[in-house]
Amino acid sequence: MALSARPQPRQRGLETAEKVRKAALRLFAASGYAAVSMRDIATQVGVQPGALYNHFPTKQHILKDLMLSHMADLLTAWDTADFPDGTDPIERFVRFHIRYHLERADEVFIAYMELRSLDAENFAFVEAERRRYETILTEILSEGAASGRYHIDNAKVTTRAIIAMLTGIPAWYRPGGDLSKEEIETLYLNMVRKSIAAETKNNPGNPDTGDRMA
Amino acid sequence: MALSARPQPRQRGLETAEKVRKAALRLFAASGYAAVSMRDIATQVGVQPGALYNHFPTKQHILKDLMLSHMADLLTAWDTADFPDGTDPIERFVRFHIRYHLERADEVFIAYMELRSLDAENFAFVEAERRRYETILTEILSEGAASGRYHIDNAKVTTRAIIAMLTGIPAWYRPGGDLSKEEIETLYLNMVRKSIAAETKNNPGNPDTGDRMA
DNA sequence: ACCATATTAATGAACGTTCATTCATTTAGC
DNA sequence: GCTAAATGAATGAACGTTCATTAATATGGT
Repeated sequence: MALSARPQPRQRGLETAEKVRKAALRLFAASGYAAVSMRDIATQVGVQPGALYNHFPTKQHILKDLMLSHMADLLTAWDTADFPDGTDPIERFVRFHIRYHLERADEVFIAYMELRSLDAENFAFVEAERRRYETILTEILSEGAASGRYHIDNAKVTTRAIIAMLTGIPAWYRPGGDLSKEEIETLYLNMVRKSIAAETKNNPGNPDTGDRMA
Repeated sequence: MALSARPQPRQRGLETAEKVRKAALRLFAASGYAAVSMRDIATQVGVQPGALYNHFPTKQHILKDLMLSHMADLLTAWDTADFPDGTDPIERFVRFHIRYHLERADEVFIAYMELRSLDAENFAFVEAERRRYETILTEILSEGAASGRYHIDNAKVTTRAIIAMLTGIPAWYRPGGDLSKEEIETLYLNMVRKSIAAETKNNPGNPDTGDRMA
């Protein structure tokens, strides 16, 4: 069988496939996967509904494309993030996480909210990627605890607590609001640092307070 | 206009309206409002779709009912929560929040995820209720900071950070998992206490670390 | 440089299905 | 027999997807 030359994409302006991704991203983030129709997406792209199927075989494939590329981007961005020498690992992680999640708010929102709209195979894959990301922080915490710089009762739980705290920021942050991104980073970094601090005058040794609710 | 006697509901077993609420709650939490059909709800209730309209005028009204009663329940539960004398306010809030959110995971999940599925009026109402709830914690933090027991840079941001941290628990907690609810409460209470502690040996005075990302 | 051809993408109409909702009628308790 | 609730069938609209056709582009031969 002879090899046939691959024809180039037409590439006038933004490719339609990319427009579809952008439109779907915005619409899914605003209204949710199930509430967005292929007609809605087509309208945003400026094309008839049938044309979408030249680029994605189903609506589900659009969602899968957005979520898988988001997870890959997140992990790649961490691997290639550049910080000044001497920046400690916690600061790196906190600043990176906040910046990435504020810059890619729609992607992050969809990756969290639409997990249940993914079919089983892709769901499992995205969850595994998320665990890889969480493990980055867990290892930072574990190493800091082993060296005595931090006091951490449970590195996995602390990981989830910190990530949940940071991931909540895009839900209320608005550009032009009271706080700049830099101020937010500083506030959260301080809270995170304190929450894992080796010792606290108010809380020497983290006494187990037990369960005293009536 | 004469007052007519209110006929009693038939009350054989669970009322249908209550069954509808329970079924919708479970289905909305599992699949999302937009992905659940009135037929799905009717099937769960064990009734024909048309029968639902004897109890709720539209699908949107079912969601509104669930969300408004959840917010009312949350605030009432806080007002009537009973703790031993001497339990400090932070401990009260952290334990209350965790317990309520683990016991009513579906309601909490829907109240967060389906805000965007509410029409404008009900959206505004739920948001206002949410702010009322957040204010409870903000005032605890502000008073503690004013008295010197806590060091807090920004009470509103700290409120959101703590609530996001705690609200993340139901996303991973599973009964019978590694940690009991009591252990989880203790872990999170310790982290919260440290994060608002007046002083930390590692972090004297919360130095502003500035912005040093490349 | 040019035409013929192969290839890609868009159209516009249609497919069958499912949606929320309505309603005349039947059923069952007071 | 009155009243509230359930049925079962129907409504029109919207859904994801398909497809024959048309338009537009790049490639290969000359």
